[in-house]
Amino acid sequence: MAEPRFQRRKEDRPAEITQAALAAFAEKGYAATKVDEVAKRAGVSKGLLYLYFKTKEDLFKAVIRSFLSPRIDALISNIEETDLSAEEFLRGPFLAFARSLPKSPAKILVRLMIAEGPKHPDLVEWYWDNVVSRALAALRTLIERGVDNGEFRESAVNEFPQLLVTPVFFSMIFTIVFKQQMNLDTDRFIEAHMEMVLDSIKVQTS
Amino acid sequence: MAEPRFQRRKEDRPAEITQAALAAFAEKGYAATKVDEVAKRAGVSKGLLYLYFKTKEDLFKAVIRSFLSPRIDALISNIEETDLSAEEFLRGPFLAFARSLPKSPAKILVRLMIAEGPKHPDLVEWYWDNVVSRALAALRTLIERGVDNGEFRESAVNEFPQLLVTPVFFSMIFTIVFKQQMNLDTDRFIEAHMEMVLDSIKVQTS
DNA sequence: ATATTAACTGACCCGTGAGTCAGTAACAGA
DNA sequence: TCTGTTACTGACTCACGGGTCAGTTAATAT
Repeated sequence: MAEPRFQRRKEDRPAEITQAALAAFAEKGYAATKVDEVAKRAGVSKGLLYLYFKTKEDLFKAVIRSFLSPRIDALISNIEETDLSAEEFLRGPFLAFARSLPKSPAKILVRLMIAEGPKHPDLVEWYWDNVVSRALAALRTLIERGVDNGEFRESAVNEFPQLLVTPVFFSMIFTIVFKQQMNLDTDRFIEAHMEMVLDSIKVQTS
Repeated sequence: MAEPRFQRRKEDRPAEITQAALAAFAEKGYAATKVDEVAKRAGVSKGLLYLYFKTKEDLFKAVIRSFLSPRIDALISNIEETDLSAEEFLRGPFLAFARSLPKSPAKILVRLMIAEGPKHPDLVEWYWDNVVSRALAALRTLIERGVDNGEFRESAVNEFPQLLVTPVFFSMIFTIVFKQQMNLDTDRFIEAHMEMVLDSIKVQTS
């Protein structure tokens, strides 16, 4: 009858559980997701889950960290190592990344951070240090490179690189909340915004 | 003696409870707020609260509706009745309104809608019909008036009036989540964005 | 084969908080 | 002052879900 009831796979469990949790949180939000449900999705008992994660909150933090770290690293090293001009980078890889976000699971994390952040100050701090401030710094570097090259003029975007990403957040939020109602073409929306920004910061060469 | 233990004030109770609930939700979010706590803040027993609101969810919906309706009406009639030019209106009343939002309790509602919206589809629908789509329509009218006046050229903003408000949402969200870390000057941020938009849609008159 | 280890299970415990309801007291009318 | 109505109270119930732990089974060592 063999067919062992379970296998021992110490190495893979955390990642499997973390992934199952992301899917569950995405559907129901944090508070409404039962630990039992996460365990079931991961094909594991509740008891085992508690062997790898001390509490439900602990699991929540692990989910966010495991998902974000690799992606943000990729974007930043992309900016640092590119040999494209600033404008080419913005129109190319950056725009592609920006347009992909509202369609990716990343938007789930944004929702979770907004909804649950205030209850987890240490997670917010980590998120700020490891994601937001690094991303902002990289963007600022990119803009400054453009200014040094003579592509861009000095502008508010130097001080507020956030101006580059506002429509991305807007799209993510409205896609989450108004899935049913809204039919915003996020690709063209984000493109139009980029056009506007470049229009306003490019040095005229007519 | 005398000093009656309570007064009967059927008329005022709903509004008082609704207000107490908004304050409580603002601090802890919906799920973490106990009905008992809301009742206490309103100076009322839990039983009475359940006389006016059938369930906690019912209370939640009432909170959102009661807060938003008056404000959105004010903004829209403002746009419809102004005799300022489009640019003057954008630089004046609209900018003032936009800058005030990240500092007002309105941002709490944004957080609540993002966090709880997916669980309350009928509320989202109401919100879309009574707030979002009306506001977008009003903005579109304003921009079109500018085009008809010869102030603005046709542009992506005609199709996407959302481009006018992206930094407002961005500011609200980042203020909520990164209260501690971030020190973004939201006023100047929103102003800079407005400058950029006007720059890009104004007909040159040099 | 047998013993040992530790990954894993799932029934159970127990605090919590939404919702109820039998009773109480404020106010109105006579 | 008495009586009826109903706004209001707060102790109670009960479902729910986070967290535990005694026992089980797969894998490994001897």
